[in-house]
Amino acid sequence: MDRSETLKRAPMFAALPASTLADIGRFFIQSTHQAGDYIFFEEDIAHRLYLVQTGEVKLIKHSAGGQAVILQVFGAGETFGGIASLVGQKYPATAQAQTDVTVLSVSGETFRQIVHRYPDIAFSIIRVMGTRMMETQEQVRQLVAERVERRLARMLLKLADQVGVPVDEGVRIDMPITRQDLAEMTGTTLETVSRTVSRWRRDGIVEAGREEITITHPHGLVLIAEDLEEDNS
Amino acid sequence: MDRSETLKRAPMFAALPASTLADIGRFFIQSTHQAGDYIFFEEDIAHRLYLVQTGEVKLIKHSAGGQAVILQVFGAGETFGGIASLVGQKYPATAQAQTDVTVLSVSGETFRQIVHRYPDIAFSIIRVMGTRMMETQEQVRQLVAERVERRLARMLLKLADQVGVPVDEGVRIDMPITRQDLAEMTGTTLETVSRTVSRWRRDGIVEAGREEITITHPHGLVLIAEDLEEDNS
DNA sequence: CGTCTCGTTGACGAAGCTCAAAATAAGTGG
DNA sequence: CCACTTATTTTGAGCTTCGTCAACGAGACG
Repeated sequence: MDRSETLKRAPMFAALPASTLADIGRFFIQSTHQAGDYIFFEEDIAHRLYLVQTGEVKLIKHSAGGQAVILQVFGAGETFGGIASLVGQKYPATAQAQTDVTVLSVSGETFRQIVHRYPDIAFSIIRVMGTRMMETQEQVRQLVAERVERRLARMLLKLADQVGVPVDEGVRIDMPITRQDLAEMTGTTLETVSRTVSRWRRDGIVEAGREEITITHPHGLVLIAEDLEEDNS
Repeated sequence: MDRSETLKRAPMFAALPASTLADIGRFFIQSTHQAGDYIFFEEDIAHRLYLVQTGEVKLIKHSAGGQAVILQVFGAGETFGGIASLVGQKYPATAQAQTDVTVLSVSGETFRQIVHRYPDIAFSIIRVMGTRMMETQEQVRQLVAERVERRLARMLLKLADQVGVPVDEGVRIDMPITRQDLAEMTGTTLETVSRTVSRWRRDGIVEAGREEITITHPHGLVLIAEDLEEDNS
Protein backbone atom coordinates (compact mmCIF):
# COMPACT_ATOMS: atom_id res chain seq x y z
CA MET A 1 0.00 0.00 0.00
CA ASP A 2 1.10 3.51 -0.80
CA ARG A 3 2.15 5.82 1.99
CA SER A 4 -0.29 8.65 1.69
CA GLU A 5 -2.91 5.97 1.31
CA THR A 6 -2.00 4.60 4.72
CA LEU A 7 -1.89 8.07 6.23
CA LYS A 8 -5.32 8.70 4.86
CA ARG A 9 -6.61 5.75 6.87
CA ALA A 10 -5.15 7.12 10.10
CA PRO A 11 -7.58 9.21 12.16
CA MET A 12 -4.65 11.35 13.17
CA PHE A 13 -4.03 12.51 9.62
CA ALA A 14 -7.28 11.74 7.86
CA ALA A 15 -8.55 15.30 7.97
CA LEU A 16 -5.64 16.68 5.98
CA PRO A 17 -5.87 17.41 2.26
CA ALA A 18 -4.31 14.93 -0.13
CA SER A 19 -1.49 17.25 -1.10
CA THR A 20 -0.49 17.64 2.52
CA LEU A 21 -0.60 13.91 3.05
CA ALA A 22 1.69 13.40 0.11
CA ASP A 23 4.01 16.03 1.55
CA ILE A 24 4.06 14.49 5.00
CA GLY A 25 4.31 10.98 3.62
CA ARG A 26 7.81 11.71 2.39
CA PHE A 27 9.12 11.84 5.93
CA PHE A 28 7.91 8.39 6.87
CA ILE A 29 10.09 5.34 6.66
CA GLN A 30 8.65 1.94 6.08
CA SER A 31 9.87 -1.06 7.99
CA THR A 32 8.75 -4.62 8.61
CA HIS A 33 8.79 -6.74 11.72
CA GLN A 34 8.12 -10.41 12.17
CA ALA A 35 5.50 -11.68 14.56
CA GLY A 36 6.96 -11.57 18.05
CA ASP A 37 9.51 -8.87 17.31
CA TYR A 38 9.71 -6.00 19.70
CA ILE A 39 9.34 -2.58 18.15
CA PHE A 40 10.27 -0.65 21.24
CA PHE A 41 10.52 -1.28 24.95
CA GLU A 42 8.99 0.46 27.92
CA GLU A 43 11.49 2.90 29.37
CA ASP A 44 13.26 3.38 26.06
CA ILE A 45 13.66 7.02 25.18
CA ALA A 46 10.88 7.66 22.72
CA HIS A 47 12.24 8.81 19.42
CA ARG A 48 9.75 7.64 16.86
CA LEU A 49 6.06 7.71 16.06
CA TYR A 50 4.72 4.54 14.44
CA LEU A 51 1.79 3.95 12.16
CA VAL A 52 0.56 0.45 11.42
CA GLN A 53 0.27 -0.27 7.73
CA THR A 54 -0.53 -3.99 7.79
CA GLY A 55 -0.80 -6.50 10.60
CA GLU A 56 -1.32 -5.96 14.30
CA VAL A 57 0.86 -4.60 17.07
CA LYS A 58 0.21 -5.03 20.78
CA LEU A 59 1.07 -2.59 23.52
CA ILE A 60 2.20 -4.33 26.68
CA LYS A 61 3.00 -3.27 30.20
CA HIS A 62 5.10 -5.62 32.28
CA SER A 63 5.20 -6.03 36.03
CA ALA A 64 8.09 -6.99 38.23
CA GLY A 65 6.67 -10.46 38.84
CA GLY A 66 6.80 -11.28 35.15
CA GLN A 67 3.12 -10.74 34.57
CA ALA A 68 2.08 -8.65 31.62
CA VAL A 69 -0.99 -6.70 30.59
CA ILE A 70 -1.91 -6.05 27.00
CA LEU A 71 -3.16 -2.49 27.07
CA GLN A 72 -4.17 -2.27 23.45
CA VAL A 73 -3.93 -3.89 20.06
CA PHE A 74 -3.34 -1.64 17.11
CA GLY A 75 -4.40 -2.45 13.56
CA ALA A 76 -3.97 -0.76 10.22
CA GLY A 77 -4.17 3.02 10.39
CA GLU A 78 -3.54 3.25 14.11
CA THR A 79 -0.60 5.11 15.55
CA PHE A 80 1.45 4.34 18.63
CA GLY A 81 4.42 5.83 20.40
CA GLY A 82 3.30 9.21 19.14
CA ILE A 83 2.71 11.11 22.32
CA ALA A 84 5.89 10.00 23.98
CA SER A 85 7.94 10.89 20.94
CA LEU A 86 6.26 14.25 20.66
CA VAL A 87 6.86 15.11 24.26
CA GLY A 88 10.27 13.53 24.37
CA GLN A 89 9.60 11.13 27.20
CA LYS A 90 10.21 7.47 27.66
CA TYR A 91 7.74 5.08 26.10
CA PRO A 92 5.19 4.11 28.75
CA ALA A 93 4.83 0.55 27.48
CA THR A 94 6.37 -2.03 25.19
CA ALA A 95 5.27 -2.51 21.59
CA GLN A 96 5.46 -5.99 20.11
CA ALA A 97 4.38 -7.30 16.73
CA GLN A 98 1.42 -9.67 17.12
CA THR A 99 1.59 -10.72 13.47
CA ASP A 100 4.09 -9.93 10.77
CA VAL A 101 3.65 -6.21 10.33
CA THR A 102 4.70 -3.32 8.20
CA VAL A 103 4.83 0.06 9.88
CA LEU A 104 5.60 3.59 8.86
CA SER A 105 7.50 5.77 11.27
CA VAL A 106 8.96 9.23 11.70
CA SER A 107 11.36 10.65 14.22
CA GLY A 108 9.94 12.65 17.11
CA GLU A 109 11.80 15.66 15.85
CA THR A 110 10.24 15.45 12.42
CA PHE A 111 6.85 14.71 13.89
CA ARG A 112 7.13 17.85 16.01
CA GLN A 113 7.88 19.87 12.91
CA ILE A 114 4.98 18.34 11.05
CA VAL A 115 2.58 19.18 13.85
CA HIS A 116 4.03 22.65 13.97
CA ARG A 117 3.48 23.16 10.30
CA TYR A 118 -0.01 21.68 10.27
CA PRO A 119 -1.51 22.63 13.61
CA ASP A 120 -4.80 20.94 12.80
CA ILE A 121 -3.04 17.67 13.47
CA ALA A 122 -2.81 18.66 17.12
CA PHE A 123 -6.57 18.57 17.33
CA SER A 124 -6.68 15.15 15.75
CA ILE A 125 -4.09 13.95 18.22
CA ILE A 126 -6.20 15.21 21.08
CA ARG A 127 -9.23 13.50 19.65
CA VAL A 128 -7.42 10.20 19.23
CA MET A 129 -5.97 10.43 22.72
CA GLY A 130 -9.37 11.20 24.15
CA THR A 131 -10.79 8.06 22.59
CA ARG A 132 -7.95 5.92 23.88
CA MET A 133 -8.26 7.43 27.33
CA MET A 134 -11.92 6.47 27.41
CA GLU A 135 -11.07 2.95 26.40
CA THR A 136 -8.42 2.65 29.07
CA GLN A 137 -10.76 4.01 31.71
CA GLU A 138 -13.35 1.51 30.61
CA GLN A 139 -10.72 -1.17 31.03
CA VAL A 140 -10.19 -0.02 34.61
CA ARG A 141 -13.89 -0.15 35.29
CA GLN A 142 -14.20 -3.64 33.93
CA LEU A 143 -11.25 -4.93 35.90
CA VAL A 144 -12.81 -3.65 39.09
CA ALA A 145 -16.44 -4.46 38.50
CA GLU A 146 -16.64 -7.50 36.29
CA ARG A 147 -15.57 -11.07 36.57
CA VAL A 148 -13.35 -12.90 34.20
CA GLU A 149 -15.97 -14.62 32.09
CA ARG A 150 -17.68 -11.34 31.32
CA ARG A 151 -14.46 -9.54 30.51
CA LEU A 152 -13.42 -12.35 28.23
CA ALA A 153 -16.77 -12.32 26.43
CA ARG A 154 -16.49 -8.59 25.90
CA MET A 155 -12.96 -8.93 24.64
CA LEU A 156 -13.88 -11.56 22.08
CA LEU A 157 -16.73 -9.41 20.84
CA LYS A 158 -14.41 -6.43 20.62
CA LEU A 159 -11.83 -8.44 18.72
CA ALA A 160 -14.53 -9.76 16.42
CA ASP A 161 -15.48 -6.18 15.75
CA GLN A 162 -11.91 -5.10 15.08
CA VAL A 163 -10.46 -8.01 13.18
CA GLY A 164 -13.33 -10.41 12.68
CA VAL A 165 -13.96 -12.02 9.31
CA PRO A 166 -17.14 -13.91 8.43
CA VAL A 167 -16.66 -17.59 7.75
CA ASP A 168 -19.07 -20.45 7.33
CA GLU A 169 -19.19 -21.28 11.02
CA GLY A 170 -19.54 -17.70 12.24
CA VAL A 171 -17.04 -14.91 12.79
CA ARG A 172 -13.39 -15.74 12.97
CA ILE A 173 -10.84 -13.63 14.84
CA ASP A 174 -8.40 -12.96 12.02
CA MET A 175 -5.25 -12.84 14.11
CA PRO A 176 -3.15 -15.54 15.75
CA ILE A 177 -3.98 -15.26 19.41
CA THR A 178 -2.93 -17.57 22.23
CA ARG A 179 -4.78 -18.24 25.47
CA GLN A 180 -1.95 -16.38 27.12
CA ASP A 181 -2.66 -13.35 24.94
CA LEU A 182 -6.32 -13.41 25.88
CA ALA A 183 -5.35 -13.72 29.53
CA GLU A 184 -3.12 -10.66 29.28
CA MET A 185 -5.82 -8.73 27.52
CA THR A 186 -8.39 -9.45 30.20
CA GLY A 187 -6.23 -9.51 33.28
CA THR A 188 -6.39 -13.17 34.17
CA THR A 189 -4.40 -16.37 33.71
CA LEU A 190 -4.08 -18.63 30.73
CA GLU A 191 -5.59 -21.54 32.66
CA THR A 192 -8.73 -19.60 33.42
CA VAL A 193 -9.03 -18.54 29.80
CA SER A 194 -8.55 -22.11 28.65
CA ARG A 195 -11.23 -23.40 31.01
CA THR A 196 -13.67 -20.70 29.99
CA VAL A 197 -13.11 -21.19 26.29
CA SER A 198 -13.48 -24.96 26.71
CA ARG A 199 -16.79 -24.44 28.45
CA TRP A 200 -17.97 -22.12 25.70
CA ARG A 201 -16.95 -24.68 23.17
CA ARG A 202 -19.05 -27.31 24.94
CA ASP A 203 -21.93 -24.83 24.97
CA GLY A 204 -21.59 -24.29 21.24
CA ILE A 205 -20.70 -20.62 21.55
CA VAL A 206 -17.26 -20.79 19.97
CA GLU A 207 -14.97 -23.06 18.06
CA ALA A 208 -11.37 -22.79 19.09
CA GLY A 209 -8.09 -24.25 18.01
CA ARG A 210 -4.47 -23.44 18.43
CA GLU A 211 -4.07 -19.65 18.25
CA GLU A 212 -7.44 -19.50 16.59
CA ILE A 213 -11.00 -18.71 17.69
CA THR A 214 -14.27 -18.53 15.80
CA ILE A 215 -17.44 -17.23 17.35
CA THR A 216 -20.24 -19.49 16.24
CA HIS A 217 -23.00 -18.15 18.45
CA PRO A 218 -22.40 -14.41 19.00
CA HIS A 219 -25.71 -14.01 20.74
CA GLY A 220 -24.57 -16.32 23.49
CA LEU A 221 -21.49 -14.22 24.04
CA VAL A 222 -23.54 -11.05 24.14
CA LEU A 223 -25.75 -12.57 26.81
CA ILE A 224 -22.70 -13.26 28.93
CA ALA A 225 -21.12 -9.88 28.22
CA GLU A 226 -24.28 -8.02 29.12
CA ASP A 227 -25.11 -10.06 32.19
CA LEU A 228 -28.26 -11.53 30.71
CA GLU A 229 -26.87 -15.01 30.97
CA GLU A 230 -29.73 -17.41 31.55
CA ASP A 231 -28.80 -20.07 34.04
CA ASN A 232 -29.07 -23.41 32.36
CA SER A 233 -30.31 -25.33 35.37
CA MET B 1 -7.16 33.55 44.72
CA ASP B 2 -7.03 35.59 41.54
CA ARG B 3 -7.94 33.97 38.25
CA SER B 4 -4.79 34.37 36.25
CA GLU B 5 -3.00 33.23 39.37
CA THR B 6 -4.93 29.98 39.28
CA LEU B 7 -4.36 29.61 35.56
CA LYS B 8 -0.68 30.05 36.13
CA ARG B 9 -0.73 27.02 38.41
CA ALA B 10 -2.37 24.87 35.76
CA PRO B 11 0.08 22.88 33.63
CA MET B 12 -2.25 23.37 30.72
CA PHE B 13 -1.77 27.13 30.75
CA ALA B 14 1.41 27.61 32.73
CA ALA B 15 3.61 28.14 29.69
CA LEU B 16 1.68 31.18 28.50
CA PRO B 17 2.85 34.73 29.15
CA ALA B 18 1.15 36.67 31.92
CA SER B 19 -0.64 38.99 29.54
CA THR B 20 -2.20 36.07 27.75
CA LEU B 21 -3.27 34.50 31.02
CA ALA B 22 -4.97 37.71 32.02
CA ASP B 23 -6.67 37.77 28.65
CA ILE B 24 -7.85 34.19 28.86
CA GLY B 25 -8.83 34.55 32.50
CA ARG B 26 -11.63 36.85 31.54
CA PHE B 27 -13.54 34.02 29.94
CA PHE B 28 -13.59 31.85 33.04
CA ILE B 29 -16.46 31.82 35.46
CA GLN B 30 -15.96 30.99 39.09
CA SER B 31 -18.34 28.74 40.93
CA THR B 32 -18.44 26.85 44.20
CA HIS B 33 -19.71 23.42 45.06
CA GLN B 34 -20.22 21.79 48.41
CA ALA B 35 -18.62 18.50 49.31
CA GLY B 36 -20.64 15.74 47.71
CA ASP B 37 -22.13 17.91 44.96
CA TYR B 38 -21.97 16.55 41.47
CA ILE B 39 -20.34 18.85 38.94
CA PHE B 40 -21.28 16.81 35.92
CA PHE B 41 -22.43 13.31 35.18
CA GLU B 42 -21.10 10.64 32.88
CA GLU B 43 -23.04 10.69 29.65
CA ASP B 44 -23.90 14.38 29.99
CA ILE B 45 -23.08 16.29 26.85
CA ALA B 46 -19.78 17.96 27.67
CA HIS B 47 -20.08 21.70 27.46
CA ARG B 48 -17.56 23.01 29.92
CA LEU B 49 -13.91 22.71 30.89
CA TYR B 50 -13.24 22.94 34.63
CA LEU B 51 -10.18 24.03 36.55
CA VAL B 52 -9.88 23.40 40.27
CA GLN B 53 -9.07 26.50 42.26
CA THR B 54 -9.39 25.17 45.81
CA GLY B 55 -10.42 21.82 47.21
CA GLU B 56 -10.55 18.42 45.54
CA VAL B 57 -12.75 16.88 42.90
CA LYS B 58 -13.01 13.17 42.15
CA LEU B 59 -13.67 11.59 38.81
CA ILE B 60 -15.86 8.51 39.10
CA LYS B 61 -17.01 5.81 36.75
CA HIS B 62 -20.08 3.82 37.78
CA SER B 63 -21.02 0.29 36.85
CA ALA B 64 -24.44 -1.20 36.37
CA GLY B 65 -24.20 -3.14 39.63
CA GLY B 66 -23.85 0.04 41.65
CA GLN B 67 -20.12 -0.29 42.07
CA ALA B 68 -17.96 2.72 41.39
CA VAL B 69 -14.32 3.36 40.57
CA ILE B 70 -12.55 6.57 41.41
CA LEU B 71 -10.38 7.16 38.38
CA GLN B 72 -8.64 10.25 39.61
CA VAL B 73 -8.65 12.98 42.22
CA PHE B 74 -7.96 16.50 41.03
CA GLY B 75 -6.49 19.23 43.22
CA ALA B 76 -5.73 22.89 42.72
CA GLY B 77 -4.51 23.72 39.22
CA GLU B 78 -5.80 20.55 37.62
CA THR B 79 -8.31 20.58 34.80
CA PHE B 80 -11.07 18.11 34.04
CA GLY B 81 -13.79 17.75 31.46
CA GLY B 82 -11.51 19.51 29.04
CA ILE B 83 -11.05 16.99 26.30
CA ALA B 84 -14.69 16.04 26.11
CA SER B 85 -15.76 19.68 25.92
CA LEU B 86 -13.15 20.40 23.28
CA VAL B 87 -14.19 17.51 21.13
CA GLY B 88 -17.87 17.91 21.86
CA GLN B 89 -18.48 14.46 23.23
CA LYS B 90 -20.19 13.18 26.31
CA TYR B 91 -18.25 13.25 29.54
CA PRO B 92 -16.67 9.83 30.02
CA ALA B 93 -17.10 9.89 33.80
CA THR B 94 -18.82 11.69 36.64
CA ALA B 95 -17.20 14.56 38.55
CA GLN B 96 -18.05 14.99 42.21
CA ALA B 97 -16.74 17.43 44.79
CA GLN B 98 -14.73 15.56 47.42
CA THR B 99 -14.45 18.67 49.59
CA ASP B 100 -16.03 22.06 49.29
CA VAL B 101 -14.47 23.39 46.12
CA THR B 102 -14.19 26.46 43.98
CA VAL B 103 -13.69 25.89 40.29
CA LEU B 104 -13.19 28.04 37.23
CA SER B 105 -14.85 26.98 34.01
CA VAL B 106 -15.31 27.97 30.39
CA SER B 107 -17.66 26.72 27.73
CA GLY B 108 -16.34 24.24 25.21
CA GLU B 109 -16.98 26.75 22.48
CA THR B 110 -14.89 29.41 24.18
CA PHE B 111 -12.22 26.90 25.04
CA ARG B 112 -12.00 25.91 21.38
CA GLN B 113 -11.53 29.53 20.42
CA ILE B 114 -8.86 29.99 23.06
CA VAL B 115 -6.93 26.99 21.81
CA HIS B 116 -7.31 28.24 18.29
CA ARG B 117 -5.93 31.62 19.21
CA TYR B 118 -3.07 30.25 21.28
CA PRO B 119 -2.05 27.01 19.55
CA ASP B 120 0.70 26.36 22.07
CA ILE B 121 -2.02 25.32 24.48
CA ALA B 122 -2.70 22.33 22.28
CA PHE B 123 0.77 21.05 23.06
CA SER B 124 0.22 21.50 26.75
CA ILE B 125 -3.04 19.62 26.48
CA ILE B 126 -1.29 16.77 24.75
CA ARG B 127 1.36 16.73 27.43
CA VAL B 128 -1.19 16.71 30.25
CA MET B 129 -3.21 13.99 28.55
CA GLY B 130 -0.09 11.94 28.06
CA THR B 131 0.67 12.09 31.75
CA ARG B 132 -2.85 11.10 32.70
CA MET B 133 -2.84 8.28 30.20
CA MET B 134 0.32 6.92 31.77
CA GLU B 135 -1.27 7.09 35.20
CA THR B 136 -4.39 5.30 34.02
CA GLN B 137 -2.32 2.62 32.32
CA GLU B 138 -0.38 2.18 35.52
CA GLN B 139 -3.69 1.78 37.32
CA VAL B 140 -4.59 -1.03 34.92
CA ARG B 141 -1.27 -2.72 35.54
CA GLN B 142 -1.71 -2.54 39.29
CA LEU B 143 -5.24 -3.89 39.19
CA VAL B 144 -4.06 -6.88 37.25
CA ALA B 145 -0.76 -7.59 38.93
CA GLU B 146 -0.96 -6.46 42.53
CA ARG B 147 -3.03 -7.41 45.50
CA VAL B 148 -5.17 -5.15 47.54
CA GLU B 149 -2.78 -4.40 50.38
CA ARG B 150 -0.10 -3.26 47.98
CA ARG B 151 -2.45 -1.11 45.96
CA LEU B 152 -3.76 0.47 49.10
CA ALA B 153 -0.28 1.22 50.37
CA ARG B 154 0.63 2.83 47.08
CA MET B 155 -2.55 4.87 47.09
CA LEU B 156 -1.90 6.22 50.58
CA LEU B 157 1.62 7.18 49.61
CA LYS B 158 0.33 8.87 46.48
CA LEU B 159 -2.29 10.75 48.44
CA ALA B 160 0.32 11.75 51.01
CA ASP B 161 2.35 13.11 48.14
CA GLN B 162 -0.55 15.02 46.66
CA VAL B 163 -2.38 16.33 49.69
CA GLY B 164 -0.25 15.33 52.66
CA VAL B 165 0.53 17.79 55.43
CA PRO B 166 3.14 17.20 58.11
CA VAL B 167 1.75 16.91 61.62
CA ASP B 168 3.28 15.82 64.91
CA GLU B 169 2.46 12.17 64.40
CA GLY B 170 3.53 11.96 60.79
CA VAL B 171 1.91 12.93 57.51
CA ARG B 172 -1.79 13.53 57.46
CA ILE B 173 -3.95 13.12 54.35
CA ASP B 174 -5.49 16.57 54.21
CA MET B 175 -8.81 15.57 52.74
CA PRO B 176 -11.86 13.87 54.22
CA ILE B 177 -11.72 10.37 52.89
CA THR B 178 -13.89 7.41 53.82
CA ARG B 179 -12.99 3.73 53.69
CA GLN B 180 -15.46 3.54 50.85
CA ASP B 181 -13.51 6.19 48.94
CA LEU B 182 -10.28 4.29 49.43
CA ALA B 183 -12.01 1.13 48.25
CA GLU B 184 -13.19 2.83 45.09
CA MET B 185 -9.74 4.24 44.47
CA THR B 186 -8.08 0.86 44.74
CA GLY B 187 -10.74 -1.38 43.29
CA THR B 188 -11.76 -3.27 46.39
CA THR B 189 -14.46 -3.19 49.07
CA LEU B 190 -14.80 -0.98 52.10
CA GLU B 191 -14.60 -3.99 54.42
CA THR B 192 -11.26 -5.04 53.02
CA VAL B 193 -9.95 -1.50 53.34
CA SER B 194 -11.17 -1.31 56.92
CA ARG B 195 -9.50 -4.57 57.83
CA THR B 196 -6.25 -3.57 56.20
CA VAL B 197 -6.18 -0.16 57.82
CA SER B 198 -6.98 -1.70 61.19
CA ARG B 199 -4.08 -4.08 60.80
CA TRP B 200 -1.76 -1.24 59.86
CA ARG B 201 -2.96 0.65 62.88
CA ARG B 202 -2.08 -2.28 65.09
CA ASP B 203 1.32 -2.39 63.42
CA GLY B 204 1.87 1.28 64.12
CA ILE B 205 2.03 2.26 60.48
CA VAL B 206 -0.94 4.60 60.48
CA GLU B 207 -3.37 6.35 62.73
CA ALA B 208 -6.87 6.47 61.38
CA GLY B 209 -10.16 7.92 62.44
CA ARG B 210 -13.42 8.77 60.83
CA GLU B 211 -12.67 10.12 57.34
CA GLU B 212 -9.15 10.76 58.44
CA ILE B 213 -5.80 9.03 58.06
CA THR B 214 -2.31 9.90 59.22
CA ILE B 215 0.74 7.99 58.14
CA THR B 216 2.95 7.59 61.17
CA HIS B 217 5.49 5.19 59.72
CA PRO B 218 5.89 5.91 56.00
CA HIS B 219 8.75 3.50 55.69
CA GLY B 220 6.48 0.64 56.64
CA LEU B 221 4.10 1.58 53.90
CA VAL B 222 6.89 1.80 51.38
CA LEU B 223 8.02 -1.69 52.32
CA ILE B 224 4.54 -2.98 51.59
CA ALA B 225 4.16 -0.94 48.41
CA GLU B 226 7.48 -2.13 47.04
CA ASP B 227 7.09 -5.75 48.05
CA LEU B 228 9.90 -5.68 50.55
CA GLU B 229 7.55 -6.51 53.36
CA GLU B 230 9.42 -8.44 56.00
CA ASP B 231 7.25 -11.12 57.51
CA ASN B 232 6.87 -10.50 61.21
CA SER B 233 6.79 -14.10 62.31
C1' DC C 1 11.55 -38.38 15.69
C1' DG C 2 12.67 -35.28 19.20
C1' DT C 3 11.75 -30.79 20.75
C1' DC C 4 8.99 -26.83 21.54
C1' DT C 5 5.09 -24.23 22.03
C1' DC C 6 0.44 -24.25 23.07
C1' DG C 7 -3.56 -26.06 25.17
C1' DT C 8 -6.30 -28.93 28.56
C1' DT C 9 -7.68 -30.53 32.90
C1' DG C 10 -7.45 -31.57 37.83
C1' DA C 11 -6.74 -30.56 42.65
C1' DC C 12 -6.00 -27.37 46.09
C1' DG C 13 -5.78 -23.12 48.51
C1' DA C 14 -6.15 -18.41 49.43
C1' DA C 15 -7.39 -13.64 48.67
C1' DG C 16 -10.92 -11.11 49.11
C1' DC C 17 -16.11 -10.53 48.51
C1' DT C 18 -20.75 -10.90 50.65
C1' DC C 19 -23.79 -10.84 54.26
C1' DA C 20 -24.70 -9.64 58.89
C1' DA C 21 -24.50 -7.35 63.25
C1' DA C 22 -22.88 -4.20 66.29
C1' DA C 23 -19.94 -0.27 67.86
C1' DT C 24 -18.59 4.51 67.34
C1' DA C 25 -18.86 9.14 65.93
C1' DA C 26 -21.22 13.13 64.33
C1' DG C 27 -24.82 15.80 63.78
C1' DT C 28 -29.91 17.67 64.78
C1' DG C 29 -33.93 19.22 66.72
C1' DG C 30 -36.15 19.93 71.05
C1' DC D 1 -27.61 19.08 77.19
C1' DC D 2 -30.12 15.01 75.80
C1' DA D 3 -32.56 11.81 72.95
C1' DC D 4 -32.61 10.43 68.40
C1' DT D 5 -31.04 9.76 63.79
C1' DT D 6 -27.73 8.85 60.45
C1' DA D 7 -23.17 7.95 58.43
C1' DT D 8 -19.04 5.60 59.13
C1' DT D 9 -16.39 1.95 60.75
C1' DT D 10 -15.28 -2.52 62.71
C1' DT D 11 -15.30 -7.35 63.01
C1' DG D 12 -16.91 -12.03 62.24
C1' DA D 13 -18.25 -16.13 59.46
C1' DG D 14 -18.85 -18.38 55.30
C1' DC D 15 -18.12 -18.91 50.72
C1' DT D 16 -16.92 -18.08 45.71
C1' DT D 17 -13.94 -17.03 42.24
C1' DC D 18 -9.86 -17.51 40.56
C1' DG D 19 -4.88 -18.18 40.89
C1' DT D 20 -1.26 -21.67 41.53
C1' DC D 21 0.99 -25.90 40.84
C1' DA D 22 1.27 -29.93 38.28
C1' DA D 23 0.83 -33.36 34.82
C1' DC D 24 -0.33 -34.54 30.41
C1' DG D 25 -1.76 -34.21 25.46
C1' DA D 26 -1.27 -32.61 20.87
C1' DG D 27 0.05 -30.24 16.92
C1' DA D 28 4.10 -27.89 14.49
C1' DC D 29 8.52 -27.83 12.79
C1' DG D 30 13.23 -28.69 11.88
